[in-house]
Amino acid sequence: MEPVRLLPGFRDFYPEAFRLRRHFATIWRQVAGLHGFSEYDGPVLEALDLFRKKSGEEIERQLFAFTDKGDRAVALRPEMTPTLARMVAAKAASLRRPVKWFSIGDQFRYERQQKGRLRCFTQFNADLLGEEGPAAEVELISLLAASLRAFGLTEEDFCIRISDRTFWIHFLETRGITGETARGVLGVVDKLERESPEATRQALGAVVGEAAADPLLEAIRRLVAVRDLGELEAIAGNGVDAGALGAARERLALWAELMADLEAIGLGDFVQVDLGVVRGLAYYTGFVFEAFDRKGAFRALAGGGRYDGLVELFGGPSLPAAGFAVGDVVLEELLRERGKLPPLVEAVDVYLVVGENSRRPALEAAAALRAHGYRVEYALKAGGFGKQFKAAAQSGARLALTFGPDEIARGVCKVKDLAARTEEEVPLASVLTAVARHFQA
RNA sequence: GUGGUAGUAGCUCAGUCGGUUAGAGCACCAGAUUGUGGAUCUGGGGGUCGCCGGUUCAAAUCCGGUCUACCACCCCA
Repeated sequence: MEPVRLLPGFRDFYPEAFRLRRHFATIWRQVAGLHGFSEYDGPVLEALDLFRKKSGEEIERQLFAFTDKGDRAVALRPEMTPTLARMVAAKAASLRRPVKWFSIGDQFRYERQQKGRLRCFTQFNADLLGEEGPAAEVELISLLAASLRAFGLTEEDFCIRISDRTFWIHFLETRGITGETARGVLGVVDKLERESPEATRQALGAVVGEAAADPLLEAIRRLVAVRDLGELEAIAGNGVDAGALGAARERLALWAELMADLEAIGLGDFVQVDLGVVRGLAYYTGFVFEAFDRKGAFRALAGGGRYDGLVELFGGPSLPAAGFAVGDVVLEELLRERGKLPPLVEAVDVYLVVGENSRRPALEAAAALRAHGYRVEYALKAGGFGKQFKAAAQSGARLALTFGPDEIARGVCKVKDLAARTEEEVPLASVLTAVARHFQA
């Protein structure tokens, strides 16, 4: 028989790997709870239209899409936001605001896999809806930082770079660049870090024309080099369109509020103004942010931003919204590289060593101990005591309880502290209290 | 979807001027040890050398294709 292989880009989670998966989920639930977010989930399979609606038809190439037996065009979800937007849109009238929801779930993308990117991965998503001001971003960035710091990552390890699509739009307007051309320019900005200066210049020339390219490129380079608000203000002042200039200045007031709040909650060393972050998504409408490894060796750890139009797009009221997602794949790579993966061991509390004709009393004890919440394991097959003690040691149990013919005949069992290597005899009737005594200490 | 590199045991790998029955370490199982420990020693299971085809008396080894993985591009919600 030919073995059936794992699908490309998918993973098996053997117990050891699953422990890490569970660890991620535990930490994310914990920090989300600390921020007052409620957990939700939606279906893994959705109507294809849900994703087309948001991202356009060209996105289909990256979708696990197919026709089901009822002739419906469906797709595995590539991200959580459309599902969230649909759910919120359907109940928006009755939801208490702000809506603060999070989810932990698998996402699917039909892409060639590579470092940090698989076809099925787990995302922690958090969204805050109903708040139009930067207070939403503050709360979300606070949660994002917490969801990384909880793994032991510090300001030495990661940084959250914050940008602003609205500022970019206004800035380009001051230079008479709007609409499709503006989008094209942002596409060039997005690639600025990765492309050679010549390629960038050429791409920009193709978008805005040769005459405008050089001065614009100069201005863009100054903008993306900005790391604090003062510089931003100075650069924003050099425009020709007075109306756009005013709009850009209004954004700066929101920036000031955002950064001051982040400073106040202790994230000053974790966040950075960086207009080089654009994010590909067309639906982002305001502040956008990405969490990066400080050393720049990995893909983005997380990304998010404001998407004020999306709930309305899904048939709901006009509802301001922002959110972010953290993926498990890059995070695991980073934690592994930094030696921050915790030793995740699964250990029982008590291991029963069972001798000849002693199975029943041992089973009774196991049942009683389990009923009291102790994790109990014992050898399923009778074997030598040496072998059973070896198994007891490997099980990670704190105690080994010996049930042999000698003990049973005398109405006792032996309780051994495996770490201290000390052993005592206790009457069968008081096994529970003897075990309890060891676990109290 | 495009390009580059690679594929030998569960894992890490050795093994090519083409030549007997393909190896080691780790892991797993058993025995030494039928009543007390993660050690040690001995033994064992586990491979159609990714798959298919070609060249050859003979292929893990050379050639072609294919699949998969890794890296990069496209994309990155």
